[in-house]
Amino acid sequence: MKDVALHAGVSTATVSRVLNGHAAPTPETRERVLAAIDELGYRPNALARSLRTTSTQTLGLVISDLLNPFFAEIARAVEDEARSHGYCVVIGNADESAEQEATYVRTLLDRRVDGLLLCPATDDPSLVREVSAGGVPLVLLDRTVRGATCPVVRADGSEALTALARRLVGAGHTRIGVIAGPPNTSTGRERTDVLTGSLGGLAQVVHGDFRQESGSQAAARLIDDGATALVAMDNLMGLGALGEVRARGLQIPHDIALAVFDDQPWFPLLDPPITVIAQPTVEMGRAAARSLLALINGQQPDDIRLTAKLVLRGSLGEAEL
Amino acid sequence: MKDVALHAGVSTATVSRVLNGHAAPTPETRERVLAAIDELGYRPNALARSLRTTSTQTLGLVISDLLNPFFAEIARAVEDEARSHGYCVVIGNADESAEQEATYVRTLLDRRVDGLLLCPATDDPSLVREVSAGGVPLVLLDRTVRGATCPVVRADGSEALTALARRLVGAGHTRIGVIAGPPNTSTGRERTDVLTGSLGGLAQVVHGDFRQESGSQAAARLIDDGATALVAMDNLMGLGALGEVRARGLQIPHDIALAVFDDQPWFPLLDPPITVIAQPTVEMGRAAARSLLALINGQQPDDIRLTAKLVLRGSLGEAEL
DNA sequence: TTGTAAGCGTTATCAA
DNA sequence: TTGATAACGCTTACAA
Repeated sequence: MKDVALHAGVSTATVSRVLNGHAAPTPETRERVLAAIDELGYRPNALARSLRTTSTQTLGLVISDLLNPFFAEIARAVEDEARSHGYCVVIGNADESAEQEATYVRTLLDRRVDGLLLCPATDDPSLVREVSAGGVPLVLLDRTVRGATCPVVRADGSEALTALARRLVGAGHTRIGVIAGPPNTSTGRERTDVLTGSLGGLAQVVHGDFRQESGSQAAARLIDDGATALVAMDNLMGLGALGEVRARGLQIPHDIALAVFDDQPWFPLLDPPITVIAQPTVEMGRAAARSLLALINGQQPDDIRLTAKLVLRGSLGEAEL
Repeated sequence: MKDVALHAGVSTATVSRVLNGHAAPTPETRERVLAAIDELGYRPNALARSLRTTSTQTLGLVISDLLNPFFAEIARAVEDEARSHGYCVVIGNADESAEQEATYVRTLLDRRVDGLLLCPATDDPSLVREVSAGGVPLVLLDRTVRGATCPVVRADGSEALTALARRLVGAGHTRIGVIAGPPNTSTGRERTDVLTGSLGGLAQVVHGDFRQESGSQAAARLIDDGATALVAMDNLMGLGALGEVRARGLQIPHDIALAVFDDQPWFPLLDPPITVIAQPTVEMGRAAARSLLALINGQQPDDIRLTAKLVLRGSLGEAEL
């Protein structure tokens, strides 16, 4: 910057003003400064600027699992929305580990992100409290924590789940295996509660950890126990369940029915195509980013609940007629 | 930091020394400082530290498309490797757009990442030159650019592709549709060249853009032109091709054979399972991160070529026997 | 072992 | 309109 100033025959203050689009500088000096910048290939140091202004124009996003396409899509939506407001997003991948999540959150805070978007690994509120205590704007995404006091953006799958339950019961299933998420996550608990609630005594629940392998194992146990229908509470566990079903040579829907929470582009391509509960991922990501930006700007955004939709395809058998 | 110093009855220099694990401070003063830090909930400002030390302990990663599971997996591997060396990764998603790619690269450089990992959207070397001119350590990942002078980490699919070609020819296919990547990407060109080369005059090539939609369109054209086998040069285009095949009610492999570059967890679950050329994504990501770290440490890492492997499944028909 | 003080590259206040 | 200059929060000679 000093070099630029020297080159243009002005002070660094003037260079700064040109850079920040202040009204002050003469068109003529602005021209000279711009020329010098160009000639020297000067690029401002964002670190120094942020140190001075206490604003990084950066949002932190800590997601549960980058390899889960659901979160990848969310991440992309957040990024799009943020960019359209001049913000950049730093993504941290917690890998469904509370410990790694905490590490990332602290790293991001240390780098002074202007706000934080968090998909909490567990419903333990301590990390959220820590962030709030630091006064950093925070929005929870997809999952919430116990007694959360910050805005939450998530999907509501209750209607879709009860509709799904109706279908399954209507189709005559009496042993319905539920591959649930971890009970210490809000989505894991809520989805399962709603489904088992509307299923009455017909549900059998096995908890997984939102990953493929746990889906296979849960499916194996449930099939062994005589389940004639499987509902996986997230797409990765659904993938695992599907693998187990295939490995046993069972036919969907003849031998066993299957439905999965979260849609994926390849679900319609299976034979039969898989019935899913689709979440509005893109809208969730965008809404969360907007809420966070509002919070940063001193507003108090409300919680947002978008509705997930039941998409009936062939994997339920006659129920989908 | 001043507060901590005051609280502990020392100077900020001492606080800094404790923070950075210097040998100097007495166990006793160290204790006092640590206590003060704890009590005040102090966290050092990474921005200020970086400004002073000119090191951010951060790697930039600009990938072509976050929604492509291939890149998501790479991103995760990079992150894992980086973290194990005390580095943090900032991910930028170029969305297969050269413009957005450039924007991200510059943003990351402005934030003074210690090094940059780039999966270039095109083989235009200008952006790479710009980075190199800035003296920032740079490693290219998955794809290269024309006349690249920096280390490149990628997969070599030649053997797998020629083996695939042999299978297809051996199975009697005479019109083989190749759904190629963009000709202005190194992977797009090279893979296609190898395959068409070993296919002789039997290949028909349609270029896509590494996305699902383009895969469907390319497949449609190739099928209309009488192709009896389809090879998609990336998993997203493969997904699109599969959709088109299904939409037309064609049976794999009876009516048409299919092979895809990049494996995905759900490919084995299709009926028939899809034959793929699998890239060692995790190793690519880790190797790239290691190369970059080496470069940052003043070494001169070599280019790395890992080999992609042909995984025969049912989608080729009798060829896989 | 500890403290003082300069400096990292910016921006913002205040005079000129 | 422009230029000195202090300050942002940290690290690091250099002195003590």
